[in-house]
Amino acid sequence: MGRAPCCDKANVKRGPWSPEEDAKLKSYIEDHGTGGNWIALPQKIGLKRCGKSCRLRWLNYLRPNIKHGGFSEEEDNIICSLYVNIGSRWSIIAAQLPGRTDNDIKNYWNTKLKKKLLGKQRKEQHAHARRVGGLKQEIKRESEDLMLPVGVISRTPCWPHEQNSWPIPVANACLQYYDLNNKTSSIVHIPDNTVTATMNSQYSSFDISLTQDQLYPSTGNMITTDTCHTSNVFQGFGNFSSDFACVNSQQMDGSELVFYGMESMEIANGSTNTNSTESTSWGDIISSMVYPPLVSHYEACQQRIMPQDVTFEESSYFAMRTQ
DNA sequence: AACACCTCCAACCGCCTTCGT
DNA sequence: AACGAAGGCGGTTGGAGGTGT
Repeated sequence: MGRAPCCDKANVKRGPWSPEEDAKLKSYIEDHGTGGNWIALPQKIGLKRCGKSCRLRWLNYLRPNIKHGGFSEEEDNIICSLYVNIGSRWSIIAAQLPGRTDNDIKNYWNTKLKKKLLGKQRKEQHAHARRVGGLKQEIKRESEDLMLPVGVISRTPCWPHEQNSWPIPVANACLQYYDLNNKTSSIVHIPDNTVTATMNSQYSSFDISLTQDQLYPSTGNMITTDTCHTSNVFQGFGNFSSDFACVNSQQMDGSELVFYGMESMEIANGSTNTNSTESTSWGDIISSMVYPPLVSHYEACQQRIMPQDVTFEESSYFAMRTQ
């Protein structure tokens, strides 16, 4: 049994709002405010509507300074970046875009932006596949002898992929801490190749192990021991090579810790600054974030965590949100 | 012209959280 | 502390309008 309905459904009007209803609601709220009680509001105005319906109509359509449609490129980027980082928390995303409602952004994402992004992503993936070719096989062969760095504290014994895993140094790694209450974030850059991703060929997954120093820097950063993840191991999906990887981790206090990084090409060709690490500015990193790596072994992922009806294309977004 | 299919978005639903008593 | 009411939120739906055949 669910909870009782908030109003008598037999006696309330449903469906699209008429201009008369809009005018009544708008004029009343502009004159008297909501009175802090949406449920009682329709009775006061003489509307045969559910209080929740009035609230929604006001918030999404009638209140002043609402913008509809015509999302700019900048707004697209903000939405994409936030979606990659915090998922479908539309109210938080909407709070970053003045005049936009969570409903509008949600609809825009579901109908247009997601498709636009997937189109771009496929293009990038195609170009990348041509560029890199068989490099990944070479990386795997040459890196099998590498040791995990000293200071790795623990591993999360989640997935049985020890049989098919190998460690890869990570470049351009950084941790971003989101304080969702204060809407602030801070970034800590981690020196190249001091962190290693343990790749799993079978499931296209990876673990990132971090030392205490990396996770809790003594630089006056916002990350503190009581807000951080209990484990020092982050886990994610995707082909790391040359793409950008990102792993979210929900914290105990509701804030989030996000790891970003690229696979370093150092082990493949012996130099320290090559094609995979050429983008080093945070602006580049942020723009990379909106093109998350595709999950190449979809079936394996689906078996473990995917909803049964998710499509191959959607799986990349799902993977980004999995922690 | 008629029909099928697709896209978009306003509105609804129900769960979870917050607030007041 | 416990409870119920209301608010807030994200997922989903239904229908209007557009497009293709």
